[in-house]
Amino acid sequence: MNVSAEDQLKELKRGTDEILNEKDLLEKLKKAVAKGQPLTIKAGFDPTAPDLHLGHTVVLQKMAKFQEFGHRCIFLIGDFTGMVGDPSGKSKTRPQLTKDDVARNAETYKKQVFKVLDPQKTVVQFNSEWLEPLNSYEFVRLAAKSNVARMLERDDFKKRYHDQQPISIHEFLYPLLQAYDSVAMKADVEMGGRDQKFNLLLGRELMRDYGLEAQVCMTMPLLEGLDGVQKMSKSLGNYVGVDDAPQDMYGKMMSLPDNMMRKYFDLLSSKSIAEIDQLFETLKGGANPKTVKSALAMEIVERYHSKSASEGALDHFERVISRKELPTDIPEQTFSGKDLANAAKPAAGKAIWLPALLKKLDFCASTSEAKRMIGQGAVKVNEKVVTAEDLADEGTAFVIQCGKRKYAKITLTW
RNA sequence: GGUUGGGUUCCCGAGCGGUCAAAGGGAUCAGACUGUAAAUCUGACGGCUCUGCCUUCGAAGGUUCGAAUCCUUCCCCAACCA
Repeated sequence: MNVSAEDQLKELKRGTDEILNEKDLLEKLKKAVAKGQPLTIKAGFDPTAPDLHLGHTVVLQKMAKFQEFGHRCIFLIGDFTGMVGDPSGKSKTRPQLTKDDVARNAETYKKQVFKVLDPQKTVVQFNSEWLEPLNSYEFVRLAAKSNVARMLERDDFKKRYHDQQPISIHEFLYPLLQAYDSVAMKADVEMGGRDQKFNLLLGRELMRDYGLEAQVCMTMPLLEGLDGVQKMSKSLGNYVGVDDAPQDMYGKMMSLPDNMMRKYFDLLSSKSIAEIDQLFETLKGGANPKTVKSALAMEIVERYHSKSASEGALDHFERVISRKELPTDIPEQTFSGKDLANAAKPAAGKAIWLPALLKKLDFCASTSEAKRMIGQGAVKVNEKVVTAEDLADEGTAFVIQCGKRKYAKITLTW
């Protein structure tokens, strides 16, 4: 802990949505530096989504920043609250998870989280540790700390109430339980996405109620997905998962709309602000935005895979997408030519029926779709577009491709 | 418990006896273009060895030459009343 409180604050502030409040944070940092005692940083995760994507890492990276400065980060897995079901940002009541679901999800979660956080410096805790032993008496006492009007201040509750959508009682309890986590952990800072603001603030209040020093709430902006419009989420399919393969990860990053580049850099890159500014400065001089975007894509792939993986992904992208050449690693498959013959209109000699092949390869969901693909010029054999459904004169080995991303090296046996 | 309105292809949503594999939009996929898997434009978008056939409009029955459309029962959802 040899960085001054002021300098820490400066770095920590970067990209944040809100800090409530900054003065308190500075005080805490100063105290930490003076006493050589790290702050306790809390971030809670519902173990409902075992697949982490870049949206989640925004908060994690900020935690990693705290770790860098020597603070103590607690990755809190809301196993107990996960069973309750967080209503944040949801217009509907969430399904409740079973204990088994939660345990299974938590494991996957941990594995992925340590790609960003330093495992040595991270404490993983489960909130069932203190929430489960709460007895009814204590529980009701906790519930008495807030009130319905306060709960209805929360945007999504307000909206649902106004729209006369049901709100279950247990959903009111959720923020309270999350707030109680902060009490139990004596958190100094709680991190979360923008949508967590209400819950974080409740923690701040509740800590005061319990006679503790109130936590600082730090929210991060929600990262829009690759469509540049909606929040990144798995269900919308606009996400980059931390477990995605290098090539996919790179390709997905490159599909990002240009106007989102700066935000992605600010929230995801570990480059300094000065470096990023410099990079964007080159654009004004007429540099190709592609190179800037590629720099970020490379950084991301390298973080979640390796340097060589990022180079491989770049190479693959340039080769296959930019120059439309064949990739270097085409999967090989062998089929019996007889199985692929056109049964209805048998052609002379060794001919196969392409729709059957495309379906067998899983390139198309049905032969109908395969026929459409051929009709649209999406299918190539040995890099030449084919328009006929029957294939006779390519011999027993050829490369087939469907669209831009599906390739196979075929060997036929007769 | 009662009343009313609903359940349509991945999603939203039109259709309300034949011309319906079902408008329109979104998502998706393909082609062109491009620095990109962006934007834009064009096209496809139930299945089937396919000028035809088969399966789909909550479920099961029924009326009819013919039903997503009408009737009956059932299941589910929403709003209102209690």
